[in-house]
Amino acid sequence: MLTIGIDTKKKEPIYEQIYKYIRNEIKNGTLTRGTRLPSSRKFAEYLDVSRNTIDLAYSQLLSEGYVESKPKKGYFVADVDEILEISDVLQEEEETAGKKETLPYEFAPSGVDMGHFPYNTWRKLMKNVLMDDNSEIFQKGDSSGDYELREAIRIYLHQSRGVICNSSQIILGSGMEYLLLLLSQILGTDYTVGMENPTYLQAYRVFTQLGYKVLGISMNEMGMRIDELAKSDVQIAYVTPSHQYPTGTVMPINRRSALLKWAAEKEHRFIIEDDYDSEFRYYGKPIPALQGNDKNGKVIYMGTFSKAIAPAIRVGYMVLPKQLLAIYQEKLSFYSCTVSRIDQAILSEFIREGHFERHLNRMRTLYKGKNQYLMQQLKIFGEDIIVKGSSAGLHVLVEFKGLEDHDRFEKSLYEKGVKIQRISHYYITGKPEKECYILGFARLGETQIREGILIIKDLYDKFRIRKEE
Amino acid sequence: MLTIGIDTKKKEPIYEQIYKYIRNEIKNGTLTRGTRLPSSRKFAEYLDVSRNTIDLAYSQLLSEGYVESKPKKGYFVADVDEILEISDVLQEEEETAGKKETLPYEFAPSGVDMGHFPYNTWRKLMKNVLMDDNSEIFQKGDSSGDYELREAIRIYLHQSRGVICNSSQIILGSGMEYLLLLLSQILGTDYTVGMENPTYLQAYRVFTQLGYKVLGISMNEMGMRIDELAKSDVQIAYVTPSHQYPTGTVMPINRRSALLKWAAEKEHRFIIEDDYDSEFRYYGKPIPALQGNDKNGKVIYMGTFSKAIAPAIRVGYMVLPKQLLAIYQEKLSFYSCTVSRIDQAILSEFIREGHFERHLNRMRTLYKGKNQYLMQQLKIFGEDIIVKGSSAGLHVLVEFKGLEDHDRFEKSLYEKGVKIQRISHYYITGKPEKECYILGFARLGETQIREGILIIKDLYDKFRIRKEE
DNA sequence: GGGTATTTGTCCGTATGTATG
DNA sequence: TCATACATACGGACAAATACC
Repeated sequence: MLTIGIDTKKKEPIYEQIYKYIRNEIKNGTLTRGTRLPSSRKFAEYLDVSRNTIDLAYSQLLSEGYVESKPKKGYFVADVDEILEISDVLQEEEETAGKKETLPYEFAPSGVDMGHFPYNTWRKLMKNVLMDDNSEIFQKGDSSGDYELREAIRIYLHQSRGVICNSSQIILGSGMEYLLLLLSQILGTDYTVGMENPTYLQAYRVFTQLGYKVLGISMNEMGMRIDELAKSDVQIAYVTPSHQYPTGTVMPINRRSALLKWAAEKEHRFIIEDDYDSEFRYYGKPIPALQGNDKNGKVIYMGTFSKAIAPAIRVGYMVLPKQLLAIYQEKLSFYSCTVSRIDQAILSEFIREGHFERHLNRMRTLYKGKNQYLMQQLKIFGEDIIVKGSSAGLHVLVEFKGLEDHDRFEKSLYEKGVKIQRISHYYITGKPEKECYILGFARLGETQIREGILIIKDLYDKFRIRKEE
Repeated sequence: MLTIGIDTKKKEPIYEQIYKYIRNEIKNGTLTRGTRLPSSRKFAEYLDVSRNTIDLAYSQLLSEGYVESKPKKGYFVADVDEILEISDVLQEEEETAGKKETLPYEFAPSGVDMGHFPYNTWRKLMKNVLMDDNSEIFQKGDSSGDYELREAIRIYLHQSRGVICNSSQIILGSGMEYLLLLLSQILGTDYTVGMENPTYLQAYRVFTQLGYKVLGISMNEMGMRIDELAKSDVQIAYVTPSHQYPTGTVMPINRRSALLKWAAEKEHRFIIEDDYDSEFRYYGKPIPALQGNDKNGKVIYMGTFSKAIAPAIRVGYMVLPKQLLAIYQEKLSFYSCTVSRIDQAILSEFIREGHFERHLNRMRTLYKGKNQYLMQQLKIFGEDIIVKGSSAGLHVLVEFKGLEDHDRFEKSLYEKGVKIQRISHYYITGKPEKECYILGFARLGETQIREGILIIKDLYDKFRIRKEE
């Protein structure tokens, strides 16, 4: 008889304990293939539990393939080589997959703080979605997304971003990459795309992958240089005017006008406005989207809930000018919307019931606090650094004075557990005049920020001194 | 087993619904005296509710005298003659008028029966996913999909479809359209695609939209004609060998070998195997996927959970041959996975815990019943029709003899509330020798099937007679 | 070798505790 | 507090396999 200590007092169910015990015995080879398990009666009597408790444990083992049942004869340990192999492979691959080991101090510009995700609200809404009288949502939905959600987004974009459109112009899709794919089907790929340099590389990769010619357009403190744009043969300008990625530059009104004017000059010119983190602005008045000033149907506005809610949600949207919408409807409306309708329904309620706004405010306060704390900590550098773009977004830009060997500096930081990205990696062509470091703070707590900055300071001093020697 | 659609979403308690349903069945004589009710366990599992819920319903029936309990044996329908006289409450269920535009008798080949979706299980898994304190799933995930889900799919595909691959070859995406988009990025669009004629038009639209040259290849009773394929300059063959859409043809083994051989002959030939509804096969042994016999890395296997679980889920997968996987990893792995990670986590658990298999079995039984009922009802046509493709899938093909003006027939049907699609609409080029009608039955109840068929019969007689006059 | 008692998997109804709203 | 639903655990009934006389 197997020796097993069961604990009725524990919250873990008895059958679960039995199941796990036997499973382990099988896994580690104590119980070999073909061995007969004790009969449910004997075992039940021995353990002084009900037979059905044993039954439950046995049937779980059965359904997972650890044992086989021969009716009226007994339960026998199955050939578990396959199962074992699978879990072995699983472990191995997990090791390799988990190779993107997270360092203790990741100042990554991507990523958001999920500690404050409204799990309970989300769960409640989920439940409602599944309970409500709408099994209809389990059928196929609208090609560009559910009307309710598009309408909710329209209202939100209108009120908080000044975007002017009607809900039919909004196309939902699972992520910006997919939306760009769709857009490429609308526009065709026979264009040259102009991107701010440096820029959001993910978008750059998509464009080049899709076969676009991509040109990096220089930036100054007002954003993309329109004169350079006008001289080039670029027809599509991809910009992030609200908060340029990664520099944090905000495009002022006259530059915006110039950009819109540029687009209006020729028929096949368009502007893709990626409003990727417009939600988080801490000082000064919010800057409306470019799209709101576009009178000529030239701006394709794109946004996402990845930063504001969670990357896992994977809901993005784009607002098409009517001219392009017509093409979409004619040529592409047979594509089904890629966003799960359950998520759409939840998100729709989330916005409509005001949770989104509350959540945004909460997160804005939270991030503002982190931002301020980071700025506070950075003061230990005194005059040795220049900080840029700290009034918005989830990262700041830092230029360390008197630093030359950036590669070694970055590597040393990495070895100390600090991961920082450099702005030069975001350049399509050329290099920055001054190397800058991108300090994302969204996922970090105050302790991490403080300790991380101290490590950076420490190394910075070493590297700087070494240079001066 | 009793067929009963329960509505977790209605405010009416589940046990009340069960109670009323059985009471009605007893009253109207469907359940006769002495009939044994399903055991609480079986019934609970079938309906995906707790046994106690069934118990509540049963004990209410018991206390009102509709059934008798024989301890340790079961519940049996009582002699209810007296009761019927007393409580003859002819209560009609609330007639919530249909709000949708849909016709009463939609024999649509798309769509699935959502009445038996395991809402409770799904909700429970959702809850776990959101509770499990693994806020990790709210961060950005693997480009081709979460490992756990891909591994679960791998095991499922291996066991039930004979697909041979490892989980890294599986790419998840939100829907077949998106996956074809991705695939086009891997292969390039400089190919000619050969499709079965008639075929799945959605795929056809995607291919043409993406710029592929598409050629319709004739079919015979064994599927796509390989001789015609070989003569053409087609390089990519899109096929549905398990259950051709829409004809229902199953590709036999020698035709499969010929197809694989065709692909192996030249380097840039590939086969896209769309296994869109392989889950539902009612007679004969299941047919393994083509992919399992492919020794040369030529088959791209595609599948989806839209039919087996719900279209709203929007999770599809494709299995890439290693050669193409390398290209994907090199060129496209920067694309984020388009499937919500929450859905991925839920689905992963759903499969791993065996719910998927149970659900499939339940749905197969359900659809088989509907299929049989439809076939039964079609007997009123006697020799006037030929039915094809009724051993699998969610639709059957019907050829009405002696019918000529199909347009007017279809229109008349529509006016009577019956919507049927014709096979000629699925042709890329040319027309069928004999027009056939596609009768999808997934979403219809028995009453709808019966009444719909009667309307069709009625109109058929009219149209036929008119012709003979 | 054939009948019989025992063992065994399987199925059954029942009872109690708990989470949720 | 109460209704609802689910999780866990209990012991009896049955038929097939098995052991034993």
